[in-house]
Amino acid sequence: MDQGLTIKEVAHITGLSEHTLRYYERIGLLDAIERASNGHRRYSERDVAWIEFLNRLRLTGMPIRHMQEFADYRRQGDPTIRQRRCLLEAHEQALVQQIAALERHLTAIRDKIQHYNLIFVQHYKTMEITENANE
Amino acid sequence: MDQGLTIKEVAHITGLSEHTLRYYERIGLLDAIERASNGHRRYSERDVAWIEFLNRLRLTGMPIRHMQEFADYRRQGDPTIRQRRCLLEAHEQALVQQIAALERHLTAIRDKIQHYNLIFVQHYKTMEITENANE
DNA sequence: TCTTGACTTAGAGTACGCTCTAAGATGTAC
DNA sequence: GTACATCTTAGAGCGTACTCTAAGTCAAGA
Repeated sequence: MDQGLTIKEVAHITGLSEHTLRYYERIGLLDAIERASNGHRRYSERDVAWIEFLNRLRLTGMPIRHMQEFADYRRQGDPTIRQRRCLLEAHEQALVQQIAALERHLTAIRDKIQHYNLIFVQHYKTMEITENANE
Repeated sequence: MDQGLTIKEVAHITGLSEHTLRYYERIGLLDAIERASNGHRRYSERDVAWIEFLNRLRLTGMPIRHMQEFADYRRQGDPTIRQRRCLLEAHEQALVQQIAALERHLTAIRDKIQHYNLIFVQHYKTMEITENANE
């Protein structure tokens, strides 16, 4: 009917729930989505690409209010490309920091696992000795 | 007074708020902290090391309920080392996945920035042409 | 003695990002 | 025509992790 993707299809493609897609539209992350003659939403490929980009920003920890700011600039078109690039570069830097921090934590967690391995081996040896003593 | 670190000191060292330190104790992430004669908390070095470890788990996305499970095992002592190692190994794997996902997103975001750079250059060229035409 | 400040408690409140509900409209299958 | 699915809306509710409040205790300093 009419053309474009249904909310169900877009939910499936993007991994967001239908609830979330409506919510994102309501809070201005998405421009008003086109409607079929019965009032149902019909998403374009461009909408889907934008939703996937938004999702990327969310999954990398950008708060909704920053995404709203970004979406506002996007609505204003070409003259705001500089601002959008600037926001995105700041987010890129934050992401680089975030990954670096996670890698430090990963190293520390691996050290802890290694520590447990050592304790476990010691524990095992102690049990062997105990078993031998019991013979 | 007495010995050990005050809650203020530990908040400063760990970067958690005093509220959060009390909260973590209340929900069983921390064993009952020792008290000075006036009832004020006095944290040991061991407490601080454990708090820093908990913080690492939080900062890498572990939900509180998993941390509680981990803390419960810890309270039970040596016999649960195997379980703790197992939990930690699962978290290590999750973290590796998480970092990999973030790196994919980072690449995509950089592509988008590059895309903006191209548009910007085109925009600039167009303006030059317009200026020349105006001469 | 009075004030100040650091702490204590139980429990209420908040921010965030969804997630769900209820009531209603529309289109398809039998 | 009637059952059913799929969608619509406004607005309420929820889970997580804090974060704050109010009332009170205690000890040191002027």
